[in-house]
Amino acid sequence: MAPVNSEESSNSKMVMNKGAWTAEEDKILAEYIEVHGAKRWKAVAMKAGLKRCGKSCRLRWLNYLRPNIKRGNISDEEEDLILRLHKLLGNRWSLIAGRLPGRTDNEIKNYWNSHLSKKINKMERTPESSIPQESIPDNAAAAAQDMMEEGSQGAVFPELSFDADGFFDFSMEGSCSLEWVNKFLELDEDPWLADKS
DNA sequence: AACATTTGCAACCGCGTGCTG
DNA sequence: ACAGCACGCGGTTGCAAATGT
Repeated sequence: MAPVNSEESSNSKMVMNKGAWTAEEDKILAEYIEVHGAKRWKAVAMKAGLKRCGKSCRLRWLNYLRPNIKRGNISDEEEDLILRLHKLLGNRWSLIAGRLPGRTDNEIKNYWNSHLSKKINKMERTPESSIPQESIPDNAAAAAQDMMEEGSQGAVFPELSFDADGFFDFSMEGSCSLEWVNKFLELDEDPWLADKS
């Protein structure tokens, strides 16, 4: 994918690279951020000498270069959690990703669009194979509601009517993962951060 | 083997929000 | 109070790889 040239609105003279990042660009960006930190992306792009817009640098850092990024191999547990969180939150990928340490909103979104949405469609066409809709424990529903409010800074989602029934379906959980989900629901800080380093 | 189609994912774009002077 | 800037988010696009014919 050969980079093509474009212009950034804020700097019409500067010829910017677009398209796939090269290993050299990655190295420059990572080294710059290691020294100066990940903020003021426009300045990062300019001072690091990258012919990229700030947005592009931010995206590259967040989705690829950031430390502790997990890439690919989304586990069954993670997939299940994505499904549940999506059912609760809808397409709020950053919120969902925030509960999956090492995963980015872009990855979750891509995974959803390429894998899970098809899976869901398939399930809906064959209802007998879909996840059974059961009511959930009150504490789980409350915790999920709290999480939603916390994650959205208290925003109200009028289009989202929280469907407690069927959100956290424990019928498919083994005792181990049930414990994990309970832990997840009880804590503001995600237990994975401590457990899975 | 050659071509067409589909899939998966990295990256871009536009918009909304929050911060700062 | 306002304007400009920076950031973050979700939707969309474009392309390489994989798969099918």
